[in-house]
Amino acid sequence: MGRQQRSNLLQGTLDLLILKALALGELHGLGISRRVEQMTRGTFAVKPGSLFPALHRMEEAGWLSSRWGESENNRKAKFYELTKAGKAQLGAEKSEWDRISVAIQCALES
Amino acid sequence: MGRQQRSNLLQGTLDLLILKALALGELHGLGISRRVEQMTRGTFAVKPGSLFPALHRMEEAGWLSSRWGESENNRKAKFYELTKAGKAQLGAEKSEWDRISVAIQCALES
DNA sequence: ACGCTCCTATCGAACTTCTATAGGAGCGGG
DNA sequence: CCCGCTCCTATAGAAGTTCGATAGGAGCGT
Repeated sequence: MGRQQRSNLLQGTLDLLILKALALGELHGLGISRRVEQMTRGTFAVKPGSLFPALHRMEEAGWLSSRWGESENNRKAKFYELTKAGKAQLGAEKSEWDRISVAIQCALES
Repeated sequence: MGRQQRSNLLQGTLDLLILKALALGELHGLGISRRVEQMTRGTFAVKPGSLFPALHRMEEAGWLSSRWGESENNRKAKFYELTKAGKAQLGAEKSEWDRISVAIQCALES
């Protein structure tokens, strides 16, 4: 019943935030989720049901590589890291965000 | 085959732009489309296949009211206007945009 | 009469994100 | 030692948005 993405992120923004979260170094899934929340000062919460499909999709696309390891709490965890293509993608999505953000700001001010 | 919204707008932004376009006065469908393109300096093009469903949806929601009239070119056209609820919605979506935009900017700068 | 532009409209495809659900494995308290 | 809690990954199903393609009517100029 109703409302799904409106309550949370702007669609198309998830990839950008994940890429950015990984720009500082590898992280496991929930770690990414936490860092995104941190980076956006609590504005965006990435839920598991959004996160994992996104990670698989992005790995498929060649932007991420993963390895199994152990978390800080001795749990089995999958660590993700940006590939070279992933860094390029981050750059591209940043530019795209700027372009869009500027256009909308401009529209709202007129 | 591929690509649909990625090539154009950020999802969730269409309503905001339409509301803003109508803030200056009533317009018919294609007029809205043109004004959005203008306001965003050509960054966003709202295609008919996106526009009309959106207009119907927003009228259904009570944000818009419509009347049949004649365009500047003597064509039959449906003119849309913001209702009181529509103006309120515009305000809400503006705030929401700011909130989101600030959060992402903040994430990208860190 | 013909084609072009203007204007509205709908359908089906594609994609994203959400809620809900599931389960394994370490860890601490009783 | 067992039970429940947290951590971690994962999938299925639903909902909603936007896009491309397509359609058609009506005015206008040639």
